[in-house]
Formats: sequence, structure tokens, C-alpha cells
Amino acid sequence: MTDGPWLDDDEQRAWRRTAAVMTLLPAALDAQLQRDAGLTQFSYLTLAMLSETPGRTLPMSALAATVNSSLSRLSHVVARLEQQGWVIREPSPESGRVTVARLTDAGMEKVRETAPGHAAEVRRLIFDALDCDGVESLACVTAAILGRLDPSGGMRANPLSQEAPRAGGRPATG
Amino acid sequence: MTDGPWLDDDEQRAWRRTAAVMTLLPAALDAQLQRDAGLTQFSYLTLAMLSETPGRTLPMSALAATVNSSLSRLSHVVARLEQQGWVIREPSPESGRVTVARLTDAGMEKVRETAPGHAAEVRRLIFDALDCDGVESLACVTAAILGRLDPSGGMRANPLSQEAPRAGGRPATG
DNA sequence: CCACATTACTTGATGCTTCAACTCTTCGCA
DNA sequence: TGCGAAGAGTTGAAGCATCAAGTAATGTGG
Repeated sequence: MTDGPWLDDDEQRAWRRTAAVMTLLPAALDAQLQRDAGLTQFSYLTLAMLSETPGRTLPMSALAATVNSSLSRLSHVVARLEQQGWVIREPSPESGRVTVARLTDAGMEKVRETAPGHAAEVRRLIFDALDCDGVESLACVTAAILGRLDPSGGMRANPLSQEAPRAGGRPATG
Repeated sequence: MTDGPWLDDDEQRAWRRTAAVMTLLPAALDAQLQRDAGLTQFSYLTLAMLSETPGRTLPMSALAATVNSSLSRLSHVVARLEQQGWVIREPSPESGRVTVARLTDAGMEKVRETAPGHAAEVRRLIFDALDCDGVESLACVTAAILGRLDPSGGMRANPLSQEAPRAGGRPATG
């Protein structure tokens, strides 16, 4: 059943649906964020991850790992966010080759404005379509695939093991 | 439990993993196709869908629906595929405003060359990480989400209902 | 203590995607 | 029949992602 390169019928069906979701879901979420906040999913995630970090500050490479991106991509995006006044970059006092990105007050405000609408859309498109078992299945399936995509776990916003409870305050749902 | 815009902890965890998969999985599949065949996932899918159509021919708008894309995106991509000699466009004899895309023999050969490696990568990254229940969960979860993303079902490579058995020959795993 | 590799990050070019605007054809209907 | 609306597709510009190459700082072996 799992011995060749080919997929059996069940797998084929599951894969095509997965491919369709991979196409349509990011597009739908981007559309909501673009319309309501003028942000891409990626730039929102970048702001959201900073907003949840104590001190609202992270080195570029740590931030890149958190949002699953290359440093190059992040650098371009942070440059745009910086122009909007939502983030500033400054050299780290601790190491001369590190640049830290800091979320400004305006950036924090932007996240606060944007988070509820985005969370509602995630809920509408994903969780409202699933019952409780579905949530577990989704977590389980994605965890398994994530293990294949990034075995080292270095580049991954969230570990596969249980997470520590988040510190007080609502997370930004990035 | 599902009464506000916010996500509870289980949902938050499930969503962040989903987001990570949505980021990393297309990138991984694109990387394999780019390396081994010089194709994007989308251009491969376009060729693959044509290869499974009787006559290897589809109107642009039907093809767009099949690969879940806008007509504009498809038009640009088919223009590139046409330059490579894998597809040709011709006016439909049936209606003056329809253009049909036809997979050439070279295009068919390209699909045949490319399909096994791509299928193997899909298997490696997804199905080898899942047991049989996982395949069902994946199909079920993605079907539910797909229902939200595209309730009309117009733009969707595969219906949510059972599929008819495919005609003879291996599908191209697009 | 000096060369060399490595780490951290930026930049510019290239290519793909999206968006808006456009053409051309067909349909509806008076 | 003829005019407006809707459908099918293309095109060009703008934005975002990726890739390769670059700079600058910091470790590391001799």
C-alpha cells in the first residue's frame, strides 16, 4: 500500500483536496487581511509574532525562524513594515552582526486592530467547518507533516511537543 | 467554545501548525519540481490536468477551474508553457470566444518524466508520515475546509462527493 | 595575531502572481 | 436587427518572493 512512488486512490483523493486547500486557503486569508488591513498574511504574522515576544523585539534570524521564512524574505518585508512605521530595526547591543526588529507602538496598535477580524476569518474558514474531533485530527495531521517538512524543528513557529501555556493576554492569532 | 472571534488553545495550536504546513509544504514541493523538472507546482499541475483529459484539450476557463486559478494567472502560465513547446493554444471551433489549450506530445512526455518524482515527494512528505487513519483524517479535514473555501464547488479540481474511478492508466498525480 | 571560514544580514535582479483595463464574441431582448 | 450586458481571454504594470551575490562582524586554527 505504501511501496511505490504512486499514490493509491484514497491517497490521490486526499492529496488533491490538500492541494486545493493549499491553494485556496492562503488566498482567502490574504484577501481578508488585504481588504481589512492592507497586510499580507506573512507581514501580519511577522507583526503578530513580535507582539507576543517580551520586549516586542527579536533578532532578524530568530524572527525568520519564528515565521518560517528565509532571512532574505524577512529582510524585504521588514523593510516595508519599517517604512509604514510599524517596526524599527536597530543594531543589537549584544553582537555587532545582529540586527533586532522592534514592534513600535503604532505596530502594536495595528496588530490589535487587525487580530480580531483575522481570527474570525480563521475560525470561519477552518474551525466552524470542523467538529471537536476535527480540531484534533487537524492538529495531528499537520503535526505529522510538519515533522517531515522540518525534522530538525529549527524553523518552525511552534514545537510539536506540548506548548507551554502562553503568558497573560490574548495571543494575536498569527 | 465557538462563540467569539478568538481561538481557544487547541484551535490556536492546530491553526499555527496548519499555517506552518501551508508555508513549508508548497515550498518543499516547488523545490523538488524546480530542481528536477524546472517547473512550478502550478505549471506542473496545469500540464498534469491536461494529460488526464480525453483529447488532452480543455478550454482555458475549464482548465482554470480545474487548477483552482484565475484566468489571468492561467493565461500567463500557459503562455510560458507554450513557449516551451509543451502546450499550444488554438481557437475553439465551437465558439469564437473560447480558446482551448492542448497538451503537445512533448508536454505529455514532460509529464511522464516528472510525475514519478513528484508523486514520490508527495508520498514522502505527506503519506509516509501518516498511518491509514491519517489518510482518512486528512481527506476529511481538507474536504470540510474546502467546503468553506468554495461552497459552490465551481472552482475545485475534485468534487467532495465520491469521484468516479479514473480511466485506465496512471493519473499524473497533479 | 592573522588568515579563513562562518554567521548575520542586505541588496538587486529575475520571475511569478495579482489587479485593472482592454478586446472580442455571444446572448438577451425589445 | 440592433444595442447593451455578460462571458472568455489577453495584456501590462505593480507587488511580492526567491535567488545569487555582496558586506560586515565574529569566531577558529595555526
